[in-house]
Amino acid sequence: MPDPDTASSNSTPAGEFPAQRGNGYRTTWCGEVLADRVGSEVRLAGWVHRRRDHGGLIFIDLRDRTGLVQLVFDPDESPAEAVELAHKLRPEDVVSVGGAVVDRDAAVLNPDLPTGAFEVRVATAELLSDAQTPPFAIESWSGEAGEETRLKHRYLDLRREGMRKGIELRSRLVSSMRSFLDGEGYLEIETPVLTRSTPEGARDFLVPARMRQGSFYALPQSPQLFKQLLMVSGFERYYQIARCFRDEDLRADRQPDFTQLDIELSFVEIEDVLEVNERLIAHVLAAADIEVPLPLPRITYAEAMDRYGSDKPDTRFGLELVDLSEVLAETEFKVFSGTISGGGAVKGINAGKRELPRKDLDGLISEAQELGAKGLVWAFREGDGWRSPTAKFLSEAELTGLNEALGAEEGDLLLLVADKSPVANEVLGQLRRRLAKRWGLIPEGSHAFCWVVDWPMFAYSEDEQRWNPLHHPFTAPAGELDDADPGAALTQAYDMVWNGWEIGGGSIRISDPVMQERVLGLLGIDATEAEARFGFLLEALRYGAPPHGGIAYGVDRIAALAHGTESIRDVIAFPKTASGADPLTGAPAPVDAQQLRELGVASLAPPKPANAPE
RNA sequence: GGGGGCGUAGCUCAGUUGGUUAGAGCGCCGGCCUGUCACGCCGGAGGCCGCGGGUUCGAGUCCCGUCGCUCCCGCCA
Repeated sequence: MPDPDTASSNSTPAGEFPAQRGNGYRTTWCGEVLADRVGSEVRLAGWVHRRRDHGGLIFIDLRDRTGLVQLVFDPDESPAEAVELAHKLRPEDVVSVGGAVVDRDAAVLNPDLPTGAFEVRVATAELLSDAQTPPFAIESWSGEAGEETRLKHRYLDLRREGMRKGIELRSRLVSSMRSFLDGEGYLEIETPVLTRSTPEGARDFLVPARMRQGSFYALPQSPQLFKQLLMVSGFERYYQIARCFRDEDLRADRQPDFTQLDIELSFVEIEDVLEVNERLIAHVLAAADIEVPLPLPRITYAEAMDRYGSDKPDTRFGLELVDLSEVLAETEFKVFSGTISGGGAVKGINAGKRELPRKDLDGLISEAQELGAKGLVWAFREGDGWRSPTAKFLSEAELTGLNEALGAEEGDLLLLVADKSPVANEVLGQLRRRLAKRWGLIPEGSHAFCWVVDWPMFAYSEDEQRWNPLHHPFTAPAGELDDADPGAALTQAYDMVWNGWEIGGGSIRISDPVMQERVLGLLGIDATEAEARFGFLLEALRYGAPPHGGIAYGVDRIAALAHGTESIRDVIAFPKTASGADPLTGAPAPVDAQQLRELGVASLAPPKPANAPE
């Protein structure tokens, strides 16, 4: 048996709702109108979902959070006022009705509704709130309203079953996060929302400080430094469902404010952190009826890039990348041999048995080029060789070797990219994901989890001509750190990946102040700057810091994946559009000049209204 | 910042090589209808074709600009 708090499934049985004290509005939830109520008098309250007016007999589906139930207004039994009201009721009107629960005749059962074998014969009805016609149908069976319309009237959008289920699921997930961590002795501790800019790498949202003009608070990109300080404080095990902020461009899986499950623990090695987090995610996803087989597979960063062309590999399907450089090292074909001798690689994927017209193959080439490749070689295995424009440049032995390396069988489509390794990986990795989706290679309802481990400590930025941390600069190195060769350094960092989404990431932190300063130095942050920006952390580390580490999960992403949607906006009650606006409230919006003066930012030119004449 | 897609009735969309009065489904309004459950039938209203400019005898359609939505890259755990 699952834990009590995870036992509820996606179709929340109405019986699990706490009984509301019977009052003048309601004695019973709509979803509770089941066999055990037959013969009893109930009072229900909710929204008119649909009305079927037969002139005499009127049926109304009444909706509350627990579901739908059919009301019957029968001129032969119901009082005339009630029938008259029923004639006038329209979708989304709010009503309270009283009546008797009865079995439906066998001929008119509705198998699509949990309450479909029963109905309420209405004796009294009261209109509590008259609804305007909604701008879009709450139940949309033909097409869905555009996202901006939905967001502008989000309170209506949230009445829709899919949205309600998503929000309910999210609540259950968060609840089971808390119950698991509470049970493991973690303390939920809040950290400031008005704080100082922390060096996560993203742009900060800033808040002008009225009492110290010219200075600014920053909204946290994560509670990273605070949770490390809490470890220094000796709380040992901390978590927080934390709202975080990043002023960067949005995506389907990114919002400017988002929710993180933030965890940190002390006196732990990397294995301790991975172990507890595996149990955590399995416990949490049980609330969504998703089974997580443990232990989670682990894949190194290098292997993920090599085999999947991604640091967040989707392991639900094959199409793995194969390094063909060895087979082709001696080839006469300059495009391949030149790339290999220049330090690059030729990589390929076996896309499986597939007939594609020339037009589609050309399309794949353009796609690869848009992704940054110089070109794409396509081929179909035919006999011992290839049917491909490139076949004539390759020897029989090379073709045989390629077919073997790619495991190609008769008719299989092979796609090859020759480029610098990172480019070849990136392009094929992207292609791999797109093709899997396009061709339906991902089994419906399948889930794949893994850890990505052994992350490099730094990535060299050609643009900035310097080393940047791949995680954040408080990530502990694995083993010795060679200052002369930062590129070789690995870290004790880990990402949890679910179906190709990064849902969590963390690390063992640097708890030694000397090591912390060294790492900052490698990042080009000298002692003075380090002291200025996060001297408080360095100082704290000098007062006896326990070895510690932790993780942060994207709660929105977990909820979206568990709900089976591709956009986190579907599991956020009031999200923002791709341009960071909220069509409901109109945020962001101009403020009074007076407010700006008080904050000491009055010199900011008032924004020109949209569509203002030049 | 860059690229792709989109913007026509309240909603979802169609609208031919530029050509008369811009259509459909749903919704809405009115009428009829006593076992429906996406009830059914009859009738009706409803349009700044995102906005601005241009080409043309004529623009929903072509061109330029602009705004917004969306997906992706850059950026970002």
